[in-house]
This record gives sequence, C-alpha cells and structure tokens, in this order.
Amino acid sequence: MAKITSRAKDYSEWYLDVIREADMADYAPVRGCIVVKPYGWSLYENMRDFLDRRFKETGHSNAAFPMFIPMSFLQKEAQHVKGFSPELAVVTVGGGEQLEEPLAVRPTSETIIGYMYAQWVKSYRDLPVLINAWNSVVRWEKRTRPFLRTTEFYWQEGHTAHATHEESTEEVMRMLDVYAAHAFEECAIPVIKGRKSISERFAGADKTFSIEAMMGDKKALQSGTSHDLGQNFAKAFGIKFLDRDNTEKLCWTTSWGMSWRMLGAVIMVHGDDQGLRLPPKIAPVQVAIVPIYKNDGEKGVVMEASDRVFRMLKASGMRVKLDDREETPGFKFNDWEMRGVPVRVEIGPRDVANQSVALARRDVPGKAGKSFVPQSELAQRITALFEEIQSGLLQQATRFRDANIREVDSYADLREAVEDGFALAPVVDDPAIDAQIKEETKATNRCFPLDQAQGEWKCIITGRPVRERALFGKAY
RNA sequence: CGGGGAAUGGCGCAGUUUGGUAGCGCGCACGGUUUGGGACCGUGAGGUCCCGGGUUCAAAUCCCGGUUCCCCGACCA
Repeated sequence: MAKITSRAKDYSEWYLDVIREADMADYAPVRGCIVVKPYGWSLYENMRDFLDRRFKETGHSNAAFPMFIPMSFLQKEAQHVKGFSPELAVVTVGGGEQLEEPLAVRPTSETIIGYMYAQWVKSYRDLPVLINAWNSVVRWEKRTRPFLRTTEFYWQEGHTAHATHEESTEEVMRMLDVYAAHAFEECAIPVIKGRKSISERFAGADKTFSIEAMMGDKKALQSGTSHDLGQNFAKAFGIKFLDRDNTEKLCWTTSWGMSWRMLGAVIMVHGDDQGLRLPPKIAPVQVAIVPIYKNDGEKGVVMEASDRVFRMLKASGMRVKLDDREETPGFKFNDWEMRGVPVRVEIGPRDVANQSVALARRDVPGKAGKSFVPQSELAQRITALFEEIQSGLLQQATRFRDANIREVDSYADLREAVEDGFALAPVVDDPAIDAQIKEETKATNRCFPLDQAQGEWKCIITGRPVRERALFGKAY
C-alpha cells in the first residue's frame, strides 16, 4: 500500500515519490524543468518571506534586472565566463530576426548588475549599494533533479558594492550568517558555515563562503553561498567612485544567493518513510483538522464542532485546513502525513461529547504522538507544540549530522569516513588535492568550516603543516 | 556528455521473445453501504502503446533515427 519507496531501499526514488505524493511539483515538458505546484510553491513562499524579511532587516532593498544578458558582458570577467559558458542558454533570434549580439539567459546577474552599478555609483556617498533580486536563472545542467538541480531555478541574488574591502568582507559574512540563521531557525536545518576551497569557488570570486547541510542519506548539500568578489567585477565593469580624499577608487563587491534547492534540503533532512515532515514555521498548512463521523446525524455535530475549532485556530493566526473531503479518516491521516503537516486535529463524536479533540503530531508517529486535549486549551497547546516540533526537528537533524561526522587524521580514515558520512580532515587548500581526493573517494571538499578549533596538523595527503580542517563528503 | 535501465489511460505495471488491432491493480465519475489509521460492492469514463520514418496484408511487438525520464560517472545553487 505504500506509495512512497522507503529511504533505505532507494533514497533517490524516495525523494521523487515524496515530491509527487506531497503534490509539490511536476515535471515540465521542457528538459530539466519542473512545474512547482501550489503546495510546493506555498512552502517556497514561506521560506522566501522569511529570508526577504531578514534581507530588509539588514538594510537591503529589492529590485529587478533583465533576464537577458549581452554575451559581451559575460566575457568581461575572465574567470566568470570560463565558469559559466558551458551551461549557458543563448538567444540568437528575436522577433524573427537574427540578433546582432546573442543574449544569454542569465545564469546569474553579476555582469549586468555590475554594468548598472558602474553608472549609478559616482561618489562614496552612493555607497554602499545593497540590492537583492528575486528571480529565476537558467543553467544548462547535464543531470537534473527536482529542486536540487533544475535547468531553470528560482532563487534570490544579492549584489552589493562597497567603498572598502573591510566593509564588503563584513557584508559577505553578514549574509552568510543570515543564511545560516534562516536554515537553523526557520528550516530547522543545522548547517555548517565554511569557506570554499580554491577549486570550489564561484567563478570570478576571490573567496566563496557557503552553508553546507547533511541530507538524510548522509550526502552534503550546499544550501547557500556568499561571495567576496574583491574588485574583479568592479574592474571589469568600471564600478568606481570618488572617495572623500578626491581620488578615484574601485568598489569592492559581493554577491550571495540561495535557491529553491533549500526546499530540497528541507525534504531530505526532515522527511521520513511516511513522507514530508515540515517545520511549523514554514509549513503551508500547520494544522489539518480531520472530522470523523459514521452517519449524517454525527456529521452534523462533528462538522459544527470542527468548524468552530477551525475558526478558533485561524483566529489565533495558524495556517489551518479543515479537511471536509469525502474520504475515510484513515486516508486523510496518511495524506496529511505525506504532506508533512506538523499537527493534526481529529474530531469525532466522542470528542464533541467531551469538548475535546485528538491531537496528533507528525514528528512522533502512531499512537505515541496522539493526545486528547480540551477544546478550550487547544490553541495554546498547539502553539506550544509548534515550538516543540520546530526545535525537535532541528535537534534530530543535529544529532544525525553530528553522529555522522568524523575527525580524521589520515587518508585511510578519510576514505572510510566518507563512505558513510562526513570527514573533517586537515588538508592544504590546493585544487590538485581536492581533485585527487574526489577522484579516489568520490567525496568533495565541501568547505573549511569557520567554527573549528585552530591547531597544528599535517595535511593527510602532502604532510605539510596546516591550521584548519576541511569538511569532506559525497555531495549533491 | 559517457555507461546502464526504462517509456503502454492520472499513477504502478503486464503484454514485446514467437506481429493479428490492448489488459490488470490503484486512482477518477455515478449509485449504495461505510467512516477513530490508506473502506467495500456495483456501474462507467478514460489510451496518437514517447515521437518520426521503414518493413508487412497487418506493428505496442521487428528495423532505423530522435526525444524524455531514472540510476551510476564528469559539471554545477
């Protein structure tokens, strides 16, 4: 009867089953593209709104830039074009005529935004520029998976310009912290903040920072990135300003992005064999009410009580759904579980008589997760339960992550560790080393975690002294 | 883009070896009985058998070309 493949049997199938059964997305008739259905989009919207609020709180404003970028723009920054040209979609015809200059469908907007910033910024008084754009971008990926890697994906990209490197560096770290806070506090995902190794850097960046998360199959997912672009794009596009001392200086720019991939992370970090498990803060539906009755007489009183409870919970600000479909209660229980709804309220004749309801929590399966609560206390109890579920999910994910990360000091131990989790190993930051380890173990250098004890270790490959460990894992 | 698997009603599949004009389960619609953990009975709707070409009296089935999806690699948020 199970509609969802168990995670143990085939994690990949499980992931796709959950997306289908939870009604989040469907395949589009275009290579590598998906259609996000209302339930999935609603989840994305909730995540987006939290992030957007955080951007505004840190002084950023939203704006919109064209999705078409002249090819010559991309070519202005050498590393940038090198990194992105293999995955560009390019428009060569418009209005039935061959275009004089082909237009790339934006794979990211550093170049066109850099061009605009060059015009907008004249004086130190114009700085900093703190703009974010919610949009979609296109990267012609070879292998796609819903939300994790799609040809077109929705995301936000922040682009800032600053007078000093000190300021831009602060910005890079501030936004990395924003992403991490969003992951922890709203998505209940314990991410690891880190600096990307040289080989994993963004094309055109001096430094890239990321948050890395561990999925339920112990693979890594990069869930947000923040780039210190140095003066690379400022040079390429002439983003210059006249400083207080009346000398012309190049700006320091940053960019940072988080995509709907984060939604994939939510699925894979919290989901179980029953389907989705959503943190209450971002769940499209936080409470599902399932009425239970045997006949029309019972239906009348039960629906009346259910409706009253529905209005009460709605009035207290919850996203609540009264499930009045003509299905059996058992069907509805399973359906809402697949969709990851954190709390379910069951109301039957016995509850009507007792002025109570049965309360079931998604994070504790079966009877153990059910309790009976007086209707008068319900809103209060559910509010408390949200907190409990939200923090419980984070706690579970954190335990899982920590139980599957090993500090290693030899290559042999790293090999073993990455077979079933992450390894923290001292290595030198050298693309050749990353490549070798990837070649031999399939694990990649995820980052050099920021929060780690500094010490004196020997690189597990070269034996050279290093001061920090890198996080290795197989990755999406 | 390389290697492997697959494509038949909304979903999961059988039929393909040995060509003869499409079937099962679930879902869907209607009626009835049900309903505290994925109900049951009856009736019914729904298919260019991925697309294009070829072979043949006849193609889901054989041949050629293409597309898409899944898994494993190389590239990435």
